[in-house]
Amino acid sequence: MSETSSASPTGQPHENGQPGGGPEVYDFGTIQAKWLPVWQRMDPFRADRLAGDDPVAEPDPRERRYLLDMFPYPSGDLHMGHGEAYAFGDLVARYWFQKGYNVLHPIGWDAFGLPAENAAIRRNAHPAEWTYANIDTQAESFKRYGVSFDWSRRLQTCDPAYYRWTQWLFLRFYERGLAYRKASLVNWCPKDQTVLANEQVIAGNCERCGSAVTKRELTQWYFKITDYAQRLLDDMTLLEGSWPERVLTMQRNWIGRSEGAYVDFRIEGRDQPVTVFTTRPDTLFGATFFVVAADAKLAAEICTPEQREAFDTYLEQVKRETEIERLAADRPKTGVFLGVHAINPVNGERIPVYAADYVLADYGTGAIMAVPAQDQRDWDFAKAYDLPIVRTVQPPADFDGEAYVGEGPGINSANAEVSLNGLDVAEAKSRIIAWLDKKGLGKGAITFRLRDWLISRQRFWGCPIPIVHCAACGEVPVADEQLPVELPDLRGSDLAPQGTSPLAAAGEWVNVECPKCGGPARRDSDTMDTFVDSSWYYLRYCSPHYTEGPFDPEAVRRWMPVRQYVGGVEHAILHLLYSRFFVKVLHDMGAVDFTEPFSALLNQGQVINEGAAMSKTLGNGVDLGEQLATYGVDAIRLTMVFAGPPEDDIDWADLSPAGSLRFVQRAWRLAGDVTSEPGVDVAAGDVALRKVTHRTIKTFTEHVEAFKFNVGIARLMELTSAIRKAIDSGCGPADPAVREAVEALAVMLSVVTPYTAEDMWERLGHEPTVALAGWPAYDEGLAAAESVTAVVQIAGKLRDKFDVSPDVSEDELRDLALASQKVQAALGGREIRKLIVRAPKLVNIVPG
RNA sequence: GCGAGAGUGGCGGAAUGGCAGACGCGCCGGACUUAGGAUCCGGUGCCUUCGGGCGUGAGGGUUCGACUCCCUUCUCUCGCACCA
Repeated sequence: MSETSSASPTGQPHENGQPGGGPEVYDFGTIQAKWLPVWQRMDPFRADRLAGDDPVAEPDPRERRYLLDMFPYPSGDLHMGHGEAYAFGDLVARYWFQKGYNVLHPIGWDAFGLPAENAAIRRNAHPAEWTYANIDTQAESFKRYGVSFDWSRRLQTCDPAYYRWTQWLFLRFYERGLAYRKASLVNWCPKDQTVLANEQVIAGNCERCGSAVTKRELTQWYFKITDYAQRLLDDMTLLEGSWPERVLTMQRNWIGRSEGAYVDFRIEGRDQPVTVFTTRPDTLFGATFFVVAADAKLAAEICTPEQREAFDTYLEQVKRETEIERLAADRPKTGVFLGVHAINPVNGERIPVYAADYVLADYGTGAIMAVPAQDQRDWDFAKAYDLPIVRTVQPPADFDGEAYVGEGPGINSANAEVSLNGLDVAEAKSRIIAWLDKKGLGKGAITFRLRDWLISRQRFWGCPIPIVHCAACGEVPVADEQLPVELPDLRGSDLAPQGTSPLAAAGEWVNVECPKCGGPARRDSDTMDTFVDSSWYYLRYCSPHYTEGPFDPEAVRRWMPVRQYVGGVEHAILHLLYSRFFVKVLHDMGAVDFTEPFSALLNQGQVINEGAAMSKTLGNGVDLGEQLATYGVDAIRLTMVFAGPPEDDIDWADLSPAGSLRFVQRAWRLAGDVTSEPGVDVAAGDVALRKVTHRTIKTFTEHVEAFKFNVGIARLMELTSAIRKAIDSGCGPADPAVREAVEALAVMLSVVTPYTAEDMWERLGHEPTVALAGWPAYDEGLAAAESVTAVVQIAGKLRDKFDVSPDVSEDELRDLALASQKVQAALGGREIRKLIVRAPKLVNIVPG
């Protein structure tokens, strides 16, 4: 990046500039080059800065606050999205520093992952080379961007010193039965040649490369997140109000709790009954056929020889379909009769059993009772295969749809022992569940959409799974003292996708003695999903150099939970759900004493350009480095933060970094105009300006607290204009109120535009760093308005306004309003029917 | 289809139920200038017969008073999507 003044629209000398703080040329390149090394020397953003060598024995006395930015993936240099996210996070962190909190604001890298492996194959190199080179680039960019990180806590998930503990945590999960292997149909990305978690399949495509995902039967490692489904759901009440509602909604939908019942159906010719799950047990009398997922084992098992050929043909057809085709809306229902019948347990009816692809093998039990009258999918299937339809819920008279899913009294629903007729849906449900339970035919049940988390990946650049497979002993965990199981030195073509992990081909690495029996054994050759690495990094930050465990329990107790988490909404279910799961497991292990990792979450919007996400194909990318070179760090940070509410997307084409640069220049020049000395008695200053200053401190603080940064900055702009006026045509540059105002402005600006603020601070005669100068206090008396504008409406329309004291009485205000010439004119002698007085702001007169 | 959110000037956006459009961009005018893509000052919702009238996607409602609350409707964005 070339930060030369020739490339930048920097200001020229301000002719009327007053002496006081050096030349009147604002050049961001010079200012950045001046302060960056000073800050690096000072290292002002260390957590526990005021603590002794042992922060537990001699603690930093200040209240602790943990601000966490989602750590970056080192895919190249920082981009515009990083610029925005870290500007918001840094604003909050710097505000906390100024307020005097002991702030933990760490940084690290989510450094395992596929892109490094692909780059290594292309360059015939080791993934670590590409990864660490990018990390160094990003670290330098972060420093130049002026982010208030505690660099002493930097971590990389690909460091053996980190992933040692990822493996250690895996073993603890394993001991608790929360990490297990099973064979099942899994999502397979044919391009990346690896399996994917359900969470990584987006609308049937690979989250990373976009390829259509297919299915494969494989034995893979899972984390038993389903054990925690209910708690993950319940604990969201703790996050209500401090997490974005849409993230909570997405997680609720993802967990997908369903209340209903399991019901057993006898299948003719089969000993064991088949259980189905239904949310509508009240409609059981309307079950007129039975459907098994075509790709479930049960379908093949119960199919009669007569139907075998038709079934095999159908199954082949289903398997050929991609996820995309499966998911297409309004696709006609297909299926095949399996030649057998099931018995409806409530009425003894023989109902035909079909295999179909609209029933999913991995949801519920992979089989359903079909109630066409009350379910549109079953209705469609019944119509296509000419199956009977029996209504068991009475639709309203005006109902003219097909399947009726609404409320209504039960009909056609009775046997010798139980009747649901006339009951509403809720009553009917509990009545039939009680009956099923009594007869041993079923029971009330809750199911979840959430599946166990598949963590195996057939990739090299990830955390090895610390398990050895022995023919005699089976799965044998690697002993804790043997950790980390380090990656071997594979590079280039060794890493090319072959459908199995590249590690499987590394003979020396993979062939080991069984830790238990000493016989020949093989290491597990898969690596863990990188989301495992990122599920606990925020804990590691609390004690990044700890060697006795993944984290020092005392450090975690002191810092956690994260007071404010900042990051993109793209992690709404993946990372955030997994991290919540991890903390609950750690809580159950007694390792932490809280149950939620992130008390508050801010999802910043995306930076887009010309109405679309930046992409190479659209050619609309905006390069952060170029923007910084043209406008400077402060102008770009200000532009990001001033653009609008943080959670909204911002379109770079709509914004004006040049305008932001103008503003920081205006503010900066004020510091050069101040002629009074530091420490001057501000109480003697111009009261009018002091009022503006104190009101601005008050409102800016409130806006920062409320994350309304754009509005807060508007107030700083107003303050800047007021100071300019005071200097040029008011109390003049020597008035103490001017110093008070500019000093407050510099400190407030330091949370957004740190370089400009630092330089202003020096020009005002202070030592660095402004970042720790302390948040300005405001005087309530000065901040309070001494007069407010009262408005007079007639029938809701504005007719007059005048200034009144904030504590004017209702009677006084009414009299003032009625005395107004304009009001009397507008009233035109009409009688007053009603008079509303809301002192001190408003009088509304309703004429007769 | 289900769920969540949003519709305000030319643009980004402000407004505890009480002055709609703060602040900024852009634009117009002025000052200073050899010059202005610098800086400073002023103006800028629409219409107007200069009295005022009309304005927050559309239509209703509650209220003395609605951008704000309620109902209906349209549009857009996001998420989920054959979940039984």
